[in-house]
Amino acid sequence: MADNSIYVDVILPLALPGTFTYRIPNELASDISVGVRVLVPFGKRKLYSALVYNIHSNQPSGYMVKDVIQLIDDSPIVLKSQIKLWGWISTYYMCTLGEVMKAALPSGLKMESDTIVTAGEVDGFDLTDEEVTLLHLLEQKKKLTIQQLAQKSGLKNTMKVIKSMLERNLLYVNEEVESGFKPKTETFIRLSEEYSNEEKLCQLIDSLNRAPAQQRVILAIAAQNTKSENYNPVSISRKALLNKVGVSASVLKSLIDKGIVIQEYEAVSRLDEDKSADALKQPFQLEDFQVKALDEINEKFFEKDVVLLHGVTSSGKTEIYIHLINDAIKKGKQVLYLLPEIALTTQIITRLRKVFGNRVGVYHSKFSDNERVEVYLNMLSDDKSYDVILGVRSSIFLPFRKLGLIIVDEEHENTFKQYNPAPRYHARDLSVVLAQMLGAKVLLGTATPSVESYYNAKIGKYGIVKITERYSGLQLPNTLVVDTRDARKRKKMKSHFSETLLNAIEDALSRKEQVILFQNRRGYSPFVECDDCGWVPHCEHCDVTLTYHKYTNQLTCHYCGYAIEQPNACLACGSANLKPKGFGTEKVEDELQIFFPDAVIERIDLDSTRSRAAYEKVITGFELGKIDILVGTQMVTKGLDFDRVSLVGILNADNMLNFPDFRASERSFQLMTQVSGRAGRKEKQGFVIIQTSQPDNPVIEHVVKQNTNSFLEWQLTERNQFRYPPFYRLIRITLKHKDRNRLYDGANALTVTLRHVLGENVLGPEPPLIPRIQNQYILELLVKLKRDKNIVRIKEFIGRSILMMKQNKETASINISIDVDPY
DNA sequence: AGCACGCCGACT
DNA sequence: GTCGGCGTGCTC
Repeated sequence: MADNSIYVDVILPLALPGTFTYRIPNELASDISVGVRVLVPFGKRKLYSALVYNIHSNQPSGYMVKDVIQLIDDSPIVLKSQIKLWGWISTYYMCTLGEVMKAALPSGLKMESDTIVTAGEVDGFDLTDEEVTLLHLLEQKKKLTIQQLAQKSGLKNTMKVIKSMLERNLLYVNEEVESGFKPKTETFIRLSEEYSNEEKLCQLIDSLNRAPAQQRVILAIAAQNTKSENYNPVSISRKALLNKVGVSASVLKSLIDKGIVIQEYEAVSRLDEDKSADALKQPFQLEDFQVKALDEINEKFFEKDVVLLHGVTSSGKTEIYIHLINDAIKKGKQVLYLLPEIALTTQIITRLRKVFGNRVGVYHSKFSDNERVEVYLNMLSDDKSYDVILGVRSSIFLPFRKLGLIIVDEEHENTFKQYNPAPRYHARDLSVVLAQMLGAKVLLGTATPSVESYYNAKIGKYGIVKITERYSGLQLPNTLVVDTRDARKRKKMKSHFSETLLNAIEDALSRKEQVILFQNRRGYSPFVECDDCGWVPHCEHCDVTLTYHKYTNQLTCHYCGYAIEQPNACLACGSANLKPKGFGTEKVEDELQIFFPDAVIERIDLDSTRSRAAYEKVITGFELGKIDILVGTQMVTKGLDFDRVSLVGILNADNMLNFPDFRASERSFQLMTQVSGRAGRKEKQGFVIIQTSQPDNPVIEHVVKQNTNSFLEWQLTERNQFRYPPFYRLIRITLKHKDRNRLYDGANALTVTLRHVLGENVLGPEPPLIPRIQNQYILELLVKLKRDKNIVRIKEFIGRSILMMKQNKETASINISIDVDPY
């Protein structure tokens, strides 16, 4: 049978392998193109907006092909280059295209079947009973989701009925929901055309003699009009108008009712644009050493696509970026500026906006989804697009049309790596891939290069530019290590503070200087213990001790959120000697207040700054000098520049040094170096105190010496010796199941299968540090592969092996996730 | 991933 | 007798 139909392979936003094929009804065929969304039925009763991946005329066999219901877009919302990147991600990171789609599109562009249905024109149709039922339901309630309709009607085949009704336009899928995106509107007021000449206007004003409030409103609108040359009725924002005239809304209402003024709605941008900053201003003047670095970068870009900029803290890397961005824009190119975290954006947005005005688009997850959709759609349009996108890792998925440069700031940060859910991608690594696809350059900036990037520069894959000088001759801080074990022996420790540290804080405070204290653990204490029987409360659902939070007087699990009230007595023996052990930021803050009762102490961690506002309040307070001591977790290390900090204390370097992970040394070094960089100010050297029980640890020694290169070289030899990246590639396979035995059997079976081909390259299975989370037992397998091995074929093999597990009844229910290049 | 289908235990 | 538990299989 001849078949002239057009078919499309589409990506569904689901974790399902491959694409799905649908037929395009003839009347839609002319408008279809790759990258547009289509509304498709999926399964018995679900509708999805799927993305067209491929168009062809090969009728699939083996199953009944369904029809595309409608096209959602006139033109592609995903560019070919993006789809290519998606494909790369799905093979490299071993995930489905649907998972990539989920990560890549703001959810406003992904419609699911909470889709709202409304009734259309029903006259002149013969309706079946089922159809009448649905329409009746829609009469009672104008809008219903497909799910609600299915429930309320009780029909088995709601989806089918809806589908056939959609085809005859008896029903509509709501426009709003189709895109999920509602443009924000603002109400504008203008004079009716009737009063477009002076004479009529005067008459009107006279006629309102007895309504002075209305008169004033008219005058205010008219005043607006005279400003414009031709007499086009100029609109004024309703809010602004009411404010200006100072009358109530009812006054305006009566004018609207009389038809004198007209109220209109206009879509406005949610993105706060600094309208005054439209013009491109000149970037700041660079200091000599910065100019030199800038020239070097440009030089290196001639031969290399990626350049690593290794500049010590406070060497003014941002200013160099701004110059590079400026150059790229002048060449008509776009720039993507990637940052590890939203927290960092505030300071940098301000800085960029000063130079580039509203040519800067900002994209991060703390934006509402509508705002993200707006940025995304703006980028697709020719006139509203941006020259610079400032964003976190997911901005790598935006539709760039003329990308020239990607800047990855704080390149070493692990927040560039997505952990959960899939795709577990690394935005820094993807930058390099994307740039290669689009012919753009990449600049990786950091004060503490990752071992990987350092290695890539060393073998000549990347260019490297170094800055050793600090801004305005700033000196690097002086670092002192305090041996806590020794100090404790000599009774020189007060609680968790060494005398040395307490004295230094005292000194700094007396000079009105600020202090940052770093403790890499939140809460009050990581566990409580009964002094009499040794009982320690654990989480019900996870194999972890509960962390004591004094502020809430609760014991909390940091993995699943489980919390109980702090018991008054030991739940095992009834003793009242239940004592908090170890210490977190909360306890530091608490005890510090006892030592320094007059100091203003604030804490920055996940608990104290859940909201962005709270975070910013503390940061601003610290900037303004209202806070003397800032206690915090990692959050304090992140790229904030404060002017009055003279002392930085690292309270306990041990727990990060001892973390069982091959990156522990690297991470500790970066953390300590970055936090140390916060110390010091103009013409005064800063001071760093590190408390540790292992002062001889090589990481500590390198931090003290402030020799990043020797640290990295040492790390390279270690990594080589113990077969870790960058010499080996890692693939971590995590298996989870609530039945411990089933999990162990499954994991062993998988290991056997993998060893068959990969032999000793497969490590494990081993339970991770926390072997049970939320009632799920966990086992991990690690595949270590020498860099030159054919990784593509090995990944295919691993993929097949896992698929086999899914097909086997015994192991099918085991949850398996794969992390390529785990962090 | 959902979600329906289907087969077993505790209730009106 | 039914409601609802979650194991199993499928989705173009």
